[in-house]
This record gives sequence, C-alpha cells and structure tokens, in this order.
Amino acid sequence: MDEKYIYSLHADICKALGNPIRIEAIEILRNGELCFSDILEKVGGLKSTLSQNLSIMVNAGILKVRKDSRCNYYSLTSPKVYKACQLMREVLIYNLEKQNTILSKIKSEL
Amino acid sequence: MDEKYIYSLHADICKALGNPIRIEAIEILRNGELCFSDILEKVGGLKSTLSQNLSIMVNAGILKVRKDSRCNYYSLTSPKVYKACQLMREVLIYNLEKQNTILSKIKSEL
DNA sequence: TCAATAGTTCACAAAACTATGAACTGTTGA
DNA sequence: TCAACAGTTCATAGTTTTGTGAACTATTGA
Repeated sequence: MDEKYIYSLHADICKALGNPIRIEAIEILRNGELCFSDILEKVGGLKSTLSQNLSIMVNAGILKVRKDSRCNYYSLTSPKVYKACQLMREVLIYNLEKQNTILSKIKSEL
Repeated sequence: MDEKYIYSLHADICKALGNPIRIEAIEILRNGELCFSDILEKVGGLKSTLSQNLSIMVNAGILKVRKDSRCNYYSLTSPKVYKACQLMREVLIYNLEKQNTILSKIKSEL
C-alpha cells in the first residue's frame, strides 16, 4: 500500500464532498438518518439524480443505508464527516468575510 | 445569498480537496510554508501540473502564496483545512479497517 | 390481482477536470 | 548582456462527472 495510492484514496473520499447536492444531503443528515423520499423532498430535483449522488457517498464510505421494506434510510457513517464539512464551511465563511472587508475598503477609497 | 448558492460554494471549496496531488500538497504544507520547487521535489511530476493544482487551491481559498523575488511560498490559509483533511483520512482509515475485518471473516469461513 | 409507492439502474449528451508539453514572464548572478 | 533559474500560462486531448428521462425492480395495500 504505497503513499501515492493512499493520497488517491484520500482524494476519492474528499471528492465525494465536492458537489452541492451531496453537501446539502450531508447537512440534512447531520442529526440522524432519513429516508430517501424525505431527503428528496428537502433537496428537490429528480429522484434519479439524488439516488445517484447518495450512492456515490455510500460507495465512498461516508454514508450508509439501512433498507427497510418500505424505505431506504440514509445516514452518515461517522460524525467526522459532518465535522470535516463544517470546518470547510468555516474556511468558506472566513474567505467570504475577507472578500467583503476588501470590498468595503475599496468602496471607502472611492 | 440563497441556500443553494451556499451549498455550491461549499462544494467548490471541498472540490479543491478532491485530487491526489492536492491532498499530498496539503499534507506537505501542514507544518508551514514551502516554496514551489520544494513542493515539486516532494510531489514529483511536471511543474506545470503542480502549478495548476496549487493555483486551484489558492483560488478556492485554501492555500495562500507569498511571493518573494526568488521564490513563491505556499501555505495553508487555515489549520482548519488540514484538520478537515485529517478527519476525512480518519474516515478512510476506518473504512479500510472495516473492509479488512470483513475480508478476514470471509477468509476464516472458507 | 393491480395500481401505487419507493427507489435504482441505465444510456447518453453536456460540462468540468486532468495531465502534458511548449511557450512565456520575471529575476538573478556571472 | 545573457544564460540559468523559478514558476505561470496556454492549447489540447483524453477522462470523469453531471443531470436527465426512461425503464426497471420490489413492496404494499386495496
């Protein structure tokens, strides 16, 4: 198991966070499992699109499914997934605030 | 600034983690800034490839550059970036271990 | 038995991402 | 002034990812 291979697996699991629908699903699932149609109701869009995106996350190992006879329940495999997401969101917020500060400075110099 | 737009920005910043070269660069930079050629020496590959990948991270706001007359120094914009990466790596490790356990069970049942 | 519900799978076209190598910019030291 | 160094930019071709809509599977309740 060489170094580059690990980086590639690591990138694959991070890649599973890199889509707006999938980020939204993670946010929705942060407090516990929900069934497919409940997630669909919140996220919107086509069921095929959501199904494919959820399955990408299951394959990456960041989501798991519990199949009931009437419903497929999705949940995070670990709270770490949401924590990582949250950290990246904080980085985003910080960057947006910084941009805003720069913008204000430019405006005040007009 | 609507909800879906935030998810899309959030995904963009996560997307910047979703490549093996970029993951490796983050690991390399976790202890502080390094200049381009030092990173290149560790990562390997073409300088154009590395340059483009670093610039993707700078644009996403997870890396910053300090330009010296003789060198371009890259560093993480926040320790949160590395922490998020680390959490995802822990999820990966856990998944690999779980796979391994399952594999052992299957083997022992032969 | 049959319609409805719940969701997955598939093929496909458009869009995005990637690495490559050549060309380019800017700086330094001889 | 000129070669060497440090790195970026660009065009390009190949690969991957994306969302869409249709078709499909499985379960339930009437």
